[in-house]
This record gives sequence, C-alpha cells and structure tokens, in this order.
Amino acid sequence: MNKIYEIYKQLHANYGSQGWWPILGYGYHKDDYTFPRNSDEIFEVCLGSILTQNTTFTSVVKSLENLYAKGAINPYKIENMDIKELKEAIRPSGYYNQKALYILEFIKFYKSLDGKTPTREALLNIKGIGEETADSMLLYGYKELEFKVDAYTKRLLTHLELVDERAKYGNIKQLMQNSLKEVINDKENLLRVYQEFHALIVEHGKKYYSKKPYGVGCFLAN
DNA sequence: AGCCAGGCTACCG
DNA sequence: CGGTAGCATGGC
Repeated sequence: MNKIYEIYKQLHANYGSQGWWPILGYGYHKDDYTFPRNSDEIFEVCLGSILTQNTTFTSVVKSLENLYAKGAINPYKIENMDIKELKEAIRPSGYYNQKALYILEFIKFYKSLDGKTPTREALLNIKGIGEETADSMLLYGYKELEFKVDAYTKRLLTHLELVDERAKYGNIKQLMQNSLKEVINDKENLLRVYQEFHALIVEHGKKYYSKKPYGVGCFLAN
C-alpha cells in the first residue's frame, strides 16, 4: 500500500466506478470493461480524445453525434467529407478549425496502422496530439498501460504535496504507474485501475480543483 | 458578465 | 529550456 493507491481506494469508495471512456449509444459503462469492443469504437475513442482537448465531454458528445448522423464515425467518411462540413459538425466542442486539421492528420496515420496498435512515439509525431491525447487513445482506445495525466491530476498531487509544482507530465505519469504496479500484479486489473483512476480524478477534480484556491474541502488531505 | 473546460502549437526570451 | 498568447464554443 502506498499513498497513490490509497488515494485511488478513497476516490473509488466515494464515487464508485466511472465507466470511462463513454461510447455513443452506451454512454458510461460502469463495471463493463469490454469497451471499446471493435475498431469502430476504438476510432470513436480516438476522435473523442482529440475533440475533448480543453473542453467538456458533453460538448464532445454533440460533435460525435453530429458525425454519427452523417455516418461519419469512420476515417474514410471523414477524410472524404468537405472540410467545411467537418468543421461545422465538430463546432460544438470548440477550436474547430484546429481540431478538424488534427483529426485529418490523425486519420492519415490511423489508416497506415491497418488495425494495429500505434506506438506512443508515433502518436506524438502527429500535429495536434500531445502526451495526454496520446495516452488517452492508448489507455481508453487500445487498452494499453499508459496512465493519463491531466491538469486535475497535477493540481491534486501538488496540493497533497506528493509532487513538486514543476513536475512534468512524465514525472507524474511515472509516479502513478510505479505506485500502482507496486500493488497490482496482473495486467487486467492494472488496466482497469488506470482507466478508473483517471476518471475518478476528473470527477473529484470537478468538485474540488476547478477554481482557486484549489483543494478546499478535499477529503484526501491525510 | 466572466470564468472554466477531460490541451496543443507556435513563438518568445 | 520555461513561460505564454491564441485557439472557440458552451455551461454555469
């Protein structure tokens, strides 16, 4: 038992399973870790990972539904779509000019994969895909053991004085992964905890780490 | 009305 | 390197 795992246990005890990543038609799927179940759903997770950059997932759902209505949760459909139509479809989730280009860049790469799992390094070479988006795709889309770190994660760990202010993405990711690997041995359980933990941090972060001063009322301070 | 959202790139010193 | 403006809509 270490502090990181204790935080996980407390968050899970308080909020329960979150069931990330939500899939169109199913939404959140608590305690069902079979998702994504096919390449269409994997692609949907990748799209969502780009679209959710600095926005709320409710906005992302609107964009995804717009695409779905056009039968366009599909790489070939999207790349053959008029780019203005693509931008209009993803408009609800903001930064639509940038994100449209990011999606097209990703699709070029995605097709070259031919169904295989991308490497993290290759994802990071795509314009518009940074560390968090790459880990999002790998963890929730491809079921790889890549912990996803976001702004809430850093705020939380900083507030609990488990990391330094100037800790970088990779530092925090390693802390999370090393701590969890210490106490969980089999890959399936580890994957579930990676997926749930990040979701739980977001749930907790929305409550206590959205506005300054961060951490007021946070029950993890012990 | 203003701040924040499940970030990333480009550019600056 | 680290720091920051710009990107944009939607919700509260």
